[in-house]
Amino acid sequence: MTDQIKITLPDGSSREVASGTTPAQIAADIGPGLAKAALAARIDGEIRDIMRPLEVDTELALITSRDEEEALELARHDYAHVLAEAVQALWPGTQITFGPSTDDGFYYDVMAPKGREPFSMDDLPAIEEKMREIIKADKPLRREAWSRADLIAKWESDGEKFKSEWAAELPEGEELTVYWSGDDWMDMCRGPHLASTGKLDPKAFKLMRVAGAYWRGDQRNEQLTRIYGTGWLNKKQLNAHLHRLEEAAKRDHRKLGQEMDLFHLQYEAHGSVFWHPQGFVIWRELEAYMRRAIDGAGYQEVKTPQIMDAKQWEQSGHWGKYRENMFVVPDEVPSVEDDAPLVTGDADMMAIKPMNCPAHVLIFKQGIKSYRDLPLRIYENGCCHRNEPHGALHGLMRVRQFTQDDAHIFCREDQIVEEVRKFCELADRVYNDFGFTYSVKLALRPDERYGSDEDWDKAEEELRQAVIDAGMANEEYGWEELPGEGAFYAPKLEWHLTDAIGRTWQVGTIQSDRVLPERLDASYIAEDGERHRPIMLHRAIFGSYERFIGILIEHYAGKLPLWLAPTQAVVATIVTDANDYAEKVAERLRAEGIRVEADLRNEKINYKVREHSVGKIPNILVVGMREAEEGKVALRQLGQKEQQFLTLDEAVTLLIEEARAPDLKG
RNA sequence: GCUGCUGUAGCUCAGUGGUAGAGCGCGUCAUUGGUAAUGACGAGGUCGAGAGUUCAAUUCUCUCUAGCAGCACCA
Repeated sequence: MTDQIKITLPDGSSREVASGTTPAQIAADIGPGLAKAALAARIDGEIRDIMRPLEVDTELALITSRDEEEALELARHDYAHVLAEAVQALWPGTQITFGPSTDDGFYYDVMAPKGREPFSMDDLPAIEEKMREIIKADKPLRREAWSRADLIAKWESDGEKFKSEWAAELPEGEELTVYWSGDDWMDMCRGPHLASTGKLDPKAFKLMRVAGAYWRGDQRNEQLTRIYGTGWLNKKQLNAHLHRLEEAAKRDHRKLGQEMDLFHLQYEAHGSVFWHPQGFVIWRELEAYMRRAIDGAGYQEVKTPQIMDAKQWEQSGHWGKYRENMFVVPDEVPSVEDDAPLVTGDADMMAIKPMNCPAHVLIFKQGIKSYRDLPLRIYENGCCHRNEPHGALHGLMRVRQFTQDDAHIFCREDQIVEEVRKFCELADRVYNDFGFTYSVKLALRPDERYGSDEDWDKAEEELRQAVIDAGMANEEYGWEELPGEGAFYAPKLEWHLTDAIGRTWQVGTIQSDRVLPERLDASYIAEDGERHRPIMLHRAIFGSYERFIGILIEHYAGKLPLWLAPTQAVVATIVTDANDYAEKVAERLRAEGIRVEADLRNEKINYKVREHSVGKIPNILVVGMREAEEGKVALRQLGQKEQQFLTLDEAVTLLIEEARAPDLKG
């Protein structure tokens, strides 16, 4: 044990210490300030406890609160443990399971003791108080290695069935570690942890909410109570975060949708959107934009039936794998008798389309297609209905009726990578036009699927290759592969955007599908004169108009770019004598294609300016007698206090230029 | 679908075992005012739906339904 080891520090210096020395001792050796500030150690790139002895030559970097990312991660993980300890201290018999850190804090999944209700919001203050006690007690967090058998025995004797189940599944022979908090509480954990609970700031966390969560993420398992907290290094950070959440709530598209009179939802059609005139303006602009985009990219637009015979859905495979999400319609005249059953029960069934793909294959199959026709790109603003689980519905983001900017590209095998690459570039252009940054993910084969493993291998590799070709398979584009997340018929590339409070939503997608052309027997005649199967690429960029508009509203906090703003300008009068001139100004702008309203109400100009500013009207053109006499307008743009005095012609030119869609700008 | 919470005027929200209130908005009247709220008066509610307890339920209990957060599922 007297072996000397060599420790290399980040500044390049090195020192010889006895094997078994801890990073904490080295920190103390360097200086008392560092000893106090050091939270953990980076050992050859891996974060470790500061009290864990060093055994071999290593590169060592000490982590302090200045290494914010690492420090937050450590602190949040510790908060989670303290949370679990607090809950068990307050309610003995509570079973503990897992408690990781999250993007802004931590959570822990627990099972309330038998005979007790699941924990609720009302329990949070008491838990927070207990957590503060544990933090203030400054209990040392001590790492200890256990044998698997001992640990299972320990969990079983403690009645921790979730923990023992998990321990039993960890690989045989792997060293299992536990962390003691003082001498009276422990949890199985890989670590690392801070040296003691006192390293946490008792004022830098807050328990936020409770929710149900399934054991091991599987809805067939028991449901646990998940207690969420947000955790930071100090109170200032916590307050800043809470403030951010308040700000984010103001951007919520459901709230803004109501305030701006864009749309509404009501229970008679729950999960389907009632678009109001103002909101539908945005939709129409998006539709026009997308038509320009696909016209330029060699697509052809179609429109297909809303309802098709169940036999068609059986053949496509949807009936087998997707039926629980479909709205089914009996193909029968309903009974008009008051007391007779509405339908007979042996009616033939039809279904409202949950997807557009089969219909597009049916269009492809009309006539004989040659290899010269490929790639054939068929686009539809396709209105789909899916009977989603009720708990999944969320404003515009997740609805039961939605319209996809859906297209299917029928192509040859050797055209796939190129088509997917072109799509990546088209999608990139579109998201950039809207000011979004996105992340690209590859969702790989799910457990339940159609098609052979060889086809899945090929399909996954093609998508991967296309993204590499497009130069997007890297961190800048949030590139990531997601095992098991693909559709039942194909792997998916997914484009994710982020909403106001940091949740991400999939919008765009492209999927290379060999299954559906096979099932629906689509073919083309190749150069060899034989029939061949085309590959089918399913793709969307907005994903759905509904979701895309929801994200747009949140992204811009309602202050949409001028070309999307439902009302682009209001002409507001100061005195009624200026009404005629105001009408003339509005008339002129309207004739130039600007969406403008005249506000001639008998209200003070202060009142009108306030109301239209609150209503996020991008341009207010104030006109009084002075403007009327000089043929001018006083233009006040949203977010600016200054006004510009312009001639009507100047104002028209300015607004037309600013209202141009990004793809139409020079 | 699961767990927890919530549902009172168009909106935001108070409140009560004896059938309700504020602010904003809306309407009428007065006011013609230079860039974020002019004043007065007035109209609006089966207190989410159904059942139960009670002399009496918007209030307590249960069921349903919708919304919110999360889980699970997904564009």
